[in-house]
Amino acid sequence: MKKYITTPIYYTNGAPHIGHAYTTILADVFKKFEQMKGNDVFFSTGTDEHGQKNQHTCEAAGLPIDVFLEKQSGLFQAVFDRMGIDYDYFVRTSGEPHKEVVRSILTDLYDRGMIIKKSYEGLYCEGCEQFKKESDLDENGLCPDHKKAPKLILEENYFFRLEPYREWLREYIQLHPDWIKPQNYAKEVLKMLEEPLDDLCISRPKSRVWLGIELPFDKDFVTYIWFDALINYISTLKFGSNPDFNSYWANSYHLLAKDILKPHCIYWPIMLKAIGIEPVGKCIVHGYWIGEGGVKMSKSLGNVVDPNEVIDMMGVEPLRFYLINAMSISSDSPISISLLKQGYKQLANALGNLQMRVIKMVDKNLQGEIPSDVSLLAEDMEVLESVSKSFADVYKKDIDLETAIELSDCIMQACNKLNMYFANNEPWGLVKDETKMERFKQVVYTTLDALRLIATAIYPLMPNVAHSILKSLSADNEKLTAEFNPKALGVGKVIVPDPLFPYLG
RNA sequence: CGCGGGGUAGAGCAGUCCGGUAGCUUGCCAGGCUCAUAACCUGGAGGUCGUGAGGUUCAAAUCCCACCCCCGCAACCA
Repeated sequence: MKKYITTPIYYTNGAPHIGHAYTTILADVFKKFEQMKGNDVFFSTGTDEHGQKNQHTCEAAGLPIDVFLEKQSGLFQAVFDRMGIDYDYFVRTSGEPHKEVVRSILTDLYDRGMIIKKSYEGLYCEGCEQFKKESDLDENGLCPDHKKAPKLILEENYFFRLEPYREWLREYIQLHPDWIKPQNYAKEVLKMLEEPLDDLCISRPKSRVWLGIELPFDKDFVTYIWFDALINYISTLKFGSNPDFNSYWANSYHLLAKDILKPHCIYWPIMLKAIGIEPVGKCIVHGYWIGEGGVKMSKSLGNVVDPNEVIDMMGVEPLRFYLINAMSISSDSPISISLLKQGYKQLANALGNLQMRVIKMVDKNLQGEIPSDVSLLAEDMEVLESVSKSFADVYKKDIDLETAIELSDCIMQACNKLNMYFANNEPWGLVKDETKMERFKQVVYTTLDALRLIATAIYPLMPNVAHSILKSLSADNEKLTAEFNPKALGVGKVIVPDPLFPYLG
């Protein structure tokens, strides 16, 4: 089956932060998860390179626009590459293939009378370069940021009407309870849809914003950034010319943070409907990463977690694991260096140490030979079967925040279970008694085989760790799949590995 | 009274829909073990479950009511 996974395209005005890293890692985890189930996954990410803020930052930097955008977009590509993100396509909205699709959609909607020109009157603050609502102003009617009175100006613009589709969208959401996940966000969108929707202004006069896609039917305007950016999801799939478009789109997943719920769950489905495409398969919404103690991350507080610094300290994969495991489904989640270290230590102790203790034991006492032809006791089989089953159950689920968290949880549980099993059976005692060698081999085999299952299950979260463990078990020769069969470890020799998670100090 | 989410041991969370001895990870203390990465196993201390000498109930973290605090959305700023 074909599947399509997208991240939002990131605004190039700033540098990549932990939130960008999270959404993109989540998408990468989902891709690998689906690939293990045998699905053909197309994963896209990219950068959003238009709009007023980019324009300003570029002007302040004194760079030619293409140089500026290349540089900013490169920051995102660099960190994603460093994190080993296996994206299939990196879209840049400044690229011609994307612009062409946007223009053809605009032309089509305009020709069909769905885009209309009208005048807009509002209070405009020249400092903010934005229209203000009365409620945005302070008690004296001044802009709170610039302490200046906004001007009443009249401006012509192009608008796309949302209201005719409001009822349809409400019904769609009610009929598809899994369309927006977690469901509390669906509830929030339904609330937004209780009131009539204003027309969406989809143009900006070039006198204010020049960095954008020129309207094909009026050269004095560029396209509003959201109208442009959302279309990346279909321009990436080469809408209009790709014969596989429908099969990817039918199983598509948009990942997004909660701040961009409205564009993705109101503007976008309505735009799609108007274009003649069914809504995206599923929207997976997540919260924010905040500082420890629930305070917002800020440079002045010194609690900003920079993905590059974390990677320097502990490597990519512990960061991946932490981000997946620690994000709460229904609320924002804290992150800090000390919390990350805590997560790292858990991996080192429960998983890294488990691998090392059993492998060194086999290396020393069995000349590294993995025991073959062992007939396990019922209690051994129970361990392997319960671990297999917990993994198989998770892999049956559709991708979701819950699924990702559950996967990471059940891996930790399996590690804990194995450490306990190992300790209870005291193989270091068995090996000293000739008459107990058979039992020794059973215990060791069970632990090694469980480790193989854990390594397989952990692949989407920590691909290199998965391969390292399998390699140490001489089991790295097959393609990883979501099949978890107990007692399937082949013959061979173990290889004593370097520690997966060295002591951090 | 705009909308949504959250407030449970020092920290991070689960439990709340379907009321019934308050759980998990981490940190701290003690013991054990010794195969292993300052690891592993066992036990312990630590909580008036935001507030209300509120309501319902034999019984409330969980259901109802009121209030307080934090976060996000309330826009032509992603």
